[in-house]
Amino acid sequence: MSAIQSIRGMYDVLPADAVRWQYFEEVMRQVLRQYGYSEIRLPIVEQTNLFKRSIGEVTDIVEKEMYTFLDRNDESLTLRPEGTAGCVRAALQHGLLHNQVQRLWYQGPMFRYEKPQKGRNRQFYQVGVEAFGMTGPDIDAEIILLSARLWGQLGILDDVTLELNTIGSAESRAAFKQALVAYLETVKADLDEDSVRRLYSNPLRILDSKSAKTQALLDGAPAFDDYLDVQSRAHFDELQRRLSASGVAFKINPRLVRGLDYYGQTVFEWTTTKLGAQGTICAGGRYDGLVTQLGNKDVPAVGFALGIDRVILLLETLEKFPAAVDHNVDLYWVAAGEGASENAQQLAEQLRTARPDLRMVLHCGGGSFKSQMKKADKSGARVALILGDQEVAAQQIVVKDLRSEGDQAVISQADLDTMISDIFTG
RNA sequence: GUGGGCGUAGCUCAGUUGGUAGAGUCCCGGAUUGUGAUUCCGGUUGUCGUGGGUUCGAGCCCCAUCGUCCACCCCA
Repeated sequence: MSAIQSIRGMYDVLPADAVRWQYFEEVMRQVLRQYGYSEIRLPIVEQTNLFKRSIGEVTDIVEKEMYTFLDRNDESLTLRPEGTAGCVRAALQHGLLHNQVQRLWYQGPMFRYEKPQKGRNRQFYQVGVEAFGMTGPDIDAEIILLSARLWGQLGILDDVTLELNTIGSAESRAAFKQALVAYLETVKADLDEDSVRRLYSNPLRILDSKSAKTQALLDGAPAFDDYLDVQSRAHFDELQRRLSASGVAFKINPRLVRGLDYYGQTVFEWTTTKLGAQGTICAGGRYDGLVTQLGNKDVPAVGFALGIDRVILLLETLEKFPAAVDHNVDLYWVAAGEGASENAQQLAEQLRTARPDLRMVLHCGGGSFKSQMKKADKSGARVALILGDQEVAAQQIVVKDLRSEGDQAVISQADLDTMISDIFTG
């Protein structure tokens, strides 16, 4: 047998990619900051019952995708398959929802036992954004505007589409579900296999079936519009007005539903056609019933989850990473000869104190000037600072601009700070 | 869980009807004995995913298995 490998569907983010993740995270934090959202950090493991009660017993996630195990105390624990449940649990546990409003976000790995494919892994990463205690379409609009701003900042707004729908109150949804099932039963013979299976387990899901035949059958199905309660309709209309007023384009998709049981009223998805089968990069909606369900407290809530892996994939596909993201060294110290390395290390420490903003690498491990220069070039550094026997003896440094042709100057070591400041202004 | 494609050097890949493995890149050294891209020269790199089978002989054929990619499904 060969060396140990990572678990199927769980991948390493190598240094070349990690800088890209950092870039995304910086942009994301900046946008969340602009809207006054606070970070909350949550455990990765929770009691299994938390997910069963929130996501829904008959969903695929709970039925066959959770990493569930008994700990040494024989308690059933689960690696979180999504973040909302844990966030609500924490907010309730610490009284964050007692007579107050909360705007929260979190980030981290989620786990689902699925068969890996493009944009789908067993350990994947989400940013969750949740707003508690606000019932109106204003806050629905806010979180959608927040997400739209994030796409704008990342330069991908033109490559994503906002799909919007309302799935109404629990009562209207139940009435519609009944009518839908009644209709589909009349055409059951022509439904695809998956849709037949879902007919009684999760009939709303049939609405976004990918089978063309099923979609054709759905044209004759009852429309949810006819079952939608007045209040939800008004809420949805107001949300649309606000989005339009803010210049956010959207597409009403009456067949858009959510896979998790706790959603109601507003639902939305940001999709792209550039990622293959997993085209949803961000999705969410209103879930007013969940807090009641988990904590007997009537607190309205709305939120979304964003697939970081998928957004990174999209940014890569569209080549939207700024070039500067790919190099992380400004200065490279080259030192060969007696005492040069030690001299360089001392100078580097002084310069780090004087210029904390600069990223510099001191060559370690020896080697010829030639090989050290090669590494300086490969590092992406703009400037090489070169020390040899002569420079050490004369208390000088060779400053070489690696990004322009043959420009190099010999300066006194005492003038290093000024010289560097001239090159790296600000 | 179902279906299809692919597993050969660190990476990207060739490898003919079966005859014991190659290129590019990367890395190291030299041309240039104190200077990076480029150019030229030289060098290192492999349980051909794994285990069986067929054969005088398997990278190539057969079976199994694992991994990976894509799609279904599911979802972010």
